[in-house]
Amino acid sequence: MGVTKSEIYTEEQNRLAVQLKAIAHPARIAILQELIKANACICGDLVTELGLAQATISQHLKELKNAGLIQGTIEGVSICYCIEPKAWKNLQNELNTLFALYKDTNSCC
Amino acid sequence: MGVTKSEIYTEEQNRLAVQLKAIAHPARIAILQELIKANACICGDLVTELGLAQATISQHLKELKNAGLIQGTIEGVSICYCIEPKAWKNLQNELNTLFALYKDTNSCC
DNA sequence: TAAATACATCGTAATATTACGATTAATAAT
DNA sequence: ATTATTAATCGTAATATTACGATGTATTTA
Repeated sequence: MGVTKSEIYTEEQNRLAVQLKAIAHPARIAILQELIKANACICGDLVTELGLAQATISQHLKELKNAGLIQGTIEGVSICYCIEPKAWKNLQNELNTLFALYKDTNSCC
Repeated sequence: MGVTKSEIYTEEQNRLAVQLKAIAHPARIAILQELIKANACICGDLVTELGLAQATISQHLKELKNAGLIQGTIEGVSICYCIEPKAWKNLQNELNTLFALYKDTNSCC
C-alpha cells in the first residue's frame, strides 16, 4: 500500500500530476519565480535569497530538473539554472486545456 | 526536520503551493475532469469510474474540498460534488500570473 | 600543488501521503 | 422497525517528501 497506481490513469493525467507535483511546493515556486525574475541565470544566490540550507536548495533544484522544468549548465565553478522553455510552455498548455473544460455555467450543488 | 518552513514564504506562494498540491495527483486530476465533464454532479460514480477503493476516493475528495477546489452538498443518500467556481477561477488567475512572468526571450544557459 | 569556492550526494530523522479493509453514520426503501 | 445504500472516518502498512549536516567532487584562484 501507499504507492500511487499510475497504471489506471492516462499518460496525460500522470504527466500533468508529475509536473504539478514538482511545482507544488513554496520553495520551488519561489525558485521558479527567482529564475524567471533574474532572467540571467542564478545559482547559489538562491541559498541566500530563500532561507534554506544549500543541500535543501540543491535537492529542490534536482526535482525541478527531473520534472524537466528547468535546465542547468556548468558556468565555471557554479551552475547556471533557468527555465526549460519547451516544458514550461507545454505545462501551460496542459493546464489551459484542463481549465478550458470548465464553463462557468456548470453550476450545480 | 521534514516539515516545510511555510513562514519563510509569502502568503501567495503558500496558497498556490497548497492548491497545486491538491491537484498534483492523477486520481484527483481524474476526479476534477469527471466532475467537470459530468456537469451534473456525480458522487460514488467516481468509485466505479476510477479503479480505486471507496475509502480512497473519499479521502481524495476530502483533500480537494480542504483545498477549497470542490464543494459537496447532500443529495438524499449520496453526496453531490462539483467544482467551487470562485476558487477554480482564482487558481487559474494565480497560475496565469506565474506563467505571464516568463517571456520566451529569457533564454540563457 | 594547496586552498577556496560552488554544488551534488549521502545518510538520516521527522513528517506526510497513499491506499485499503473495517467500521460507523445517515438517509432511503421495504 | 429492519434492511439497504452511500459516503465518511478509523486504523494501519507501505512509501514518499522535506530538511539538514557531513562529505565528496570539480573547478578556480593563489
